[in-house]
Amino acid sequence: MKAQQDQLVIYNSLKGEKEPFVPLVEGKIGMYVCGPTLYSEPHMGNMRTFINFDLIYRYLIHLGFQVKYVRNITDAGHITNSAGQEVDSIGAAAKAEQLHSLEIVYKYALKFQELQRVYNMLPPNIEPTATQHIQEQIEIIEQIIANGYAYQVNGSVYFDTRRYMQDYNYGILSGRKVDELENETRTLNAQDEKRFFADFALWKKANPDDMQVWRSPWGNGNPGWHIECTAMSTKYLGQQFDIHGGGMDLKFPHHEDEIAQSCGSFGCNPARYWMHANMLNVNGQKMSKSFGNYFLPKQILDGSTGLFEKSYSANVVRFFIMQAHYRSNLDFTQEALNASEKGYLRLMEGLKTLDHIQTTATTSFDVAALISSFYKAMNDDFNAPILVAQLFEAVKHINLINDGNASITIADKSELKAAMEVFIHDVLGLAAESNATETRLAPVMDLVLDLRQQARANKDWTTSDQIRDGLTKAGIIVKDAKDGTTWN
RNA sequence: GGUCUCAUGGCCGAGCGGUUAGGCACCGGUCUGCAAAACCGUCUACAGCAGUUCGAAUCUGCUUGAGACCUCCA
Repeated sequence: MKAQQDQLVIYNSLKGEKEPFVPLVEGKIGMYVCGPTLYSEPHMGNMRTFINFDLIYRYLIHLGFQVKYVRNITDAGHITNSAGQEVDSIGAAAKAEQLHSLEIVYKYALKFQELQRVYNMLPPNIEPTATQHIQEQIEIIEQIIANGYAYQVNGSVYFDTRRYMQDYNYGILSGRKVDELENETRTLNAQDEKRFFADFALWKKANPDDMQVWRSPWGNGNPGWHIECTAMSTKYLGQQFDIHGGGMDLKFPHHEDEIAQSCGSFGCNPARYWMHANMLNVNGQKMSKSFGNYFLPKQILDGSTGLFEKSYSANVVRFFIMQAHYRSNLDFTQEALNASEKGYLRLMEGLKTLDHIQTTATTSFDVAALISSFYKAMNDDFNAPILVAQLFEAVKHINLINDGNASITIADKSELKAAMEVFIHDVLGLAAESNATETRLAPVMDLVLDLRQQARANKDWTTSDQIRDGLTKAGIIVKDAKDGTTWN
């Protein structure tokens, strides 16, 4: 697998181009991905990012890397709203639901865990929370102050962007120029404590009505939004690690500020490769809480989104996501979902058919080249859509063999089967769907279809069609094939 | 307003200078008692205008349109 490792190319947002992936320590990877803020249930757009990084994680593991995957849970922190005020979104949700902040976080953490299970996502190795790392955050803030890149005002601490810019490039990730930003930024709030508009809070003095407050050298307060990621990534992956990921919308200011904090405290950019997953769109616009055009991952499973006529399984949704590259926008539409549902079923059927096909002395197509195309696709910045296309290429060959129009040797068959299973199940994370009802129904259906087969043998079409129509009404579709009858 | 990204066949979506992406739909066929399903085949697009090149969806410029970020968001 070493050879395949060496060919991996990743698009690095930091440079705006693809580059060969070389880990800091051979064979090992440290990866940090910004997780959800648990003040509400993650919506489908949030899930797309996590599913994409799950794909990346899975492929890195498959390549044989020893990956340490850290994804945080934000359960504290003050962010800046449009009015320039620091706001505690979790606290606000707690008040609205008349619960304690920790109840809110726990409630949604459980839901998030359930979603990860349903969408077949591998759990990260560590899932740290901000509230459990207050001390680490304080220590980094102290370091930044000691290095001269932060100042305290009235119980709060702010990052000194102007001072930082004398030594480092603020905007290295997002490409923003601070002097340009200044012109377009709304006028500073009169009572703002910041010295400069681009400064951001590292620590924020407590408000009288805050539910959660922590002690610090600067008095009681809350950590700023960005500092938790710096603290936790440093603690578990070190001052510099391989991959830092997150949604495109976190690029600025969140990730830019993380870089500033790391440089300001340790003197280096925390990650060598920055990866950003693109947004999920609904009707051409980013799915977003503030736009209100979002639906929940569970709604698509039970058909209650209000946008689509029917429900879709988690595997179908996952497959749908895999058919678009992680750096592209993806439009959620009914037609596209239906297409994915059929495609997913076709792929899974193909894999099943592979088990039954007859082998011969020769193979009529290049199996090794096909398998190598799977790797080639994923090695090119995790191009899952190409991988899927190549898997369909394999399905086509399988069906041709099944119809007697192509051939495969026993050795090639077992190689192809192994490769397809690895890429479909382990890399793409698609599971074969089976449900308990089907298992219970199977003996009954065998009996019914047996009776129908007898009627058909006797050319008793009335009875055989009566059975078929009756089953159709019950939602069971009978499929007659030359080698027997199946149903679903 | 600033910065950036993108515009691909009916729909979703790859593509990074020369070859069929792929899936779905449509249409044709095979199979079938009929039907459905399944399978096979077909459909050959690249916003517009100009340029670079032997050759451009792919590079450059302009035009038009869309989106993201600049404020919380994955």
